[in-house]
Amino acid sequence: MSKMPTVKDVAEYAGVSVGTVSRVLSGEAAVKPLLREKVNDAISALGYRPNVTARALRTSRTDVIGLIVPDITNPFFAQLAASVERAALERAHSLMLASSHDDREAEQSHVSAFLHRSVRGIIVVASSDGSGLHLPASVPIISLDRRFGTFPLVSTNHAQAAALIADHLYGLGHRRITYIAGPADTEAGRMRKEGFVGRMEEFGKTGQPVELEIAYGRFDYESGERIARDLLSRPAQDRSTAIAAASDQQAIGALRAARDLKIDVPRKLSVTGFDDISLANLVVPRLTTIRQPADMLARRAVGLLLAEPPGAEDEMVDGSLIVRGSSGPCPQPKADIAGHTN
Amino acid sequence: MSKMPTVKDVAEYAGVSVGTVSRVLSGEAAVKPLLREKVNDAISALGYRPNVTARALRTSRTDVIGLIVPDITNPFFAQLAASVERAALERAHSLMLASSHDDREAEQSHVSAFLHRSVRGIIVVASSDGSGLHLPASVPIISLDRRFGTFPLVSTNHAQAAALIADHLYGLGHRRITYIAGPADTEAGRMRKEGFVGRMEEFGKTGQPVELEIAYGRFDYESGERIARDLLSRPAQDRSTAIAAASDQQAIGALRAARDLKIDVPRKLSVTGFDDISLANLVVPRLTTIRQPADMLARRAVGLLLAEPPGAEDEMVDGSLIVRGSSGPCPQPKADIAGHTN
DNA sequence: CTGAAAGCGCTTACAG
DNA sequence: CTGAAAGCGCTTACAG
Repeated sequence: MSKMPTVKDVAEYAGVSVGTVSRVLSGEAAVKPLLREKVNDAISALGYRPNVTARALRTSRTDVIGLIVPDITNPFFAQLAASVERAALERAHSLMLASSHDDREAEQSHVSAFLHRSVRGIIVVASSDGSGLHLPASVPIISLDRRFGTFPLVSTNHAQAAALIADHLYGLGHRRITYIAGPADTEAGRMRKEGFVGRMEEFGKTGQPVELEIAYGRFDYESGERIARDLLSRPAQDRSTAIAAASDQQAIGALRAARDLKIDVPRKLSVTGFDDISLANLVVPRLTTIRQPADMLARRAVGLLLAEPPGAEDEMVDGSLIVRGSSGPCPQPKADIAGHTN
Repeated sequence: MSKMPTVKDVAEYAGVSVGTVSRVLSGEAAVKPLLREKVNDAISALGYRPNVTARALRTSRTDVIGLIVPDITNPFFAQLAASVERAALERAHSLMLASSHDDREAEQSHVSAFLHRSVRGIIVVASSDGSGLHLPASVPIISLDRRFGTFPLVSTNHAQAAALIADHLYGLGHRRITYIAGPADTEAGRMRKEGFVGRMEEFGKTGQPVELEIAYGRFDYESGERIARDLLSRPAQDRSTAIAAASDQQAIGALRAARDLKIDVPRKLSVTGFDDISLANLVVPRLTTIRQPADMLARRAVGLLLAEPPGAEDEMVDGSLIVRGSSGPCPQPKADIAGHTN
């Protein structure tokens, strides 16, 4: 490691100029087969690997992709980060990671830090809508999952996916439903809510009306638990028979509240989530939810970033409904009376 | 961004040489106050920021810390990564992240990729013991949580912490205990087991003997669930009254198995974990576990890495016992008969 | 204490 | 198609 061979060493060994070495390295320029071979022999004989820093200084371009997430500790973002790393690796790029902690200033400063080390491009899962609005982007920037400024967004089709949940709950007979929304200042939060509410309104017109209650929270466990606890403290006849949450974490919080209040899920209450984090399949009961195809999202984001010219169009990927044990038929009024009350 | 000012611009603006600019930048060399002030004025007037790439090329040293974890999707590693990022940021360094997926080759290749981009240092949470043995380290390497090769390790005192769990369960009256161990090819797995078993053997000598059953698995949910399911399928009188797991994930898997088999935790069975991932406080019942001080571990690892000369000694941090609802007094034989059997 | 100059390892017009 | 040379933006002996 202490004395790495350089282009100069390779050139000498191969008996050519450094320019020629560089040309075979790039693969672009035309080089006579004989020389190319000599150079390649020299490269493997010497175990030469190009110095990325020198290359970066010269071209002001690196093979590093910067990723900013609100919080790597959030299981969905962790999954997204893992997928982005894999996708980057597939395309011979490395990953630089930063957390914004849902703070716009931190987010901004991470972006400029990345810009400043001339990363190849930046993928950001925005902390909130307004963030990143006026950025002089010297490298491509792609929004992932949550829109960052006006940069192209790769995300699940939140509205379509949320409508899948609406269909599912309606199909099970639920007519009184609480929707736990995500923050209204995130596009994901709004789109999921609109998709869900919109579909329910359609049902109201074409089928049986649905009584919808909407509560707003953050995407985390605590919000879900708190909101569900409020709701479930009411007598059974005064509350919804289903809770649709905007995130798995909220839904898991709701599950916990139900458990604490001894309300049987799914027999007295259905609960659904959104994301399909790995935990969703481990809670009791296992959570009905929407699977977001993290690998595909990541691959597309990296694809847009690396494309020439970089992609400028949004890309939507469909989510899919995963039915598990936390959702079931709407409880019958009779059963309600027979069942234990609280 | 397109035209960043350089040392040359600053030098011209301040009426000094680039060497002088560089000297005030470094802060090390002595520069006359007057010139220093002129340079600083020029820097702020121009909004100059040094080009990290050029600096790296010249000094073959960057302000990037490379972190390799087995799997960022594992909540404990995510927590560790978040803490390392924070600690790095505190010391004005950035984080490059790579996942080994518990594969030694991938781990190795990430290390050399990092070495190759002359990171400031590398922190690795090893995939397994043997990994990283013979590395010509041109930059400091620190093992975090799990030993990588022979590099200095910063970790929780696994043995001490595991003994805390042993004390706790013994104190609750349990005399028949199953220990779910982590992989024997990880130091963490072995140390935790030894700490636990060692303490139990002490009890055997000084107090009442403990009947100990040991099962080996990986650190994940599935291992815990599978092993617990096997154990709990036996009639109550033929099985342990407590399960101590080597990780929270295993413990949560065990909780799920108990739930499926309708075995009441903690009244019929106590379950304990290790790590205190955020989920530990959300499962039902909440998990008794060992808290690993991720922030402190991270800060120390970064500290060793950045020290001059880099730290060469292992550092141990004590874990602490967090008692929650998943552990309770050993069930009395009478209660066993009265309770529901399976 | 300061300036002029070399050099880190590449890439890329510029000639030929 | 290939070589010689300039230059990316810094830092650091080397003189003075």
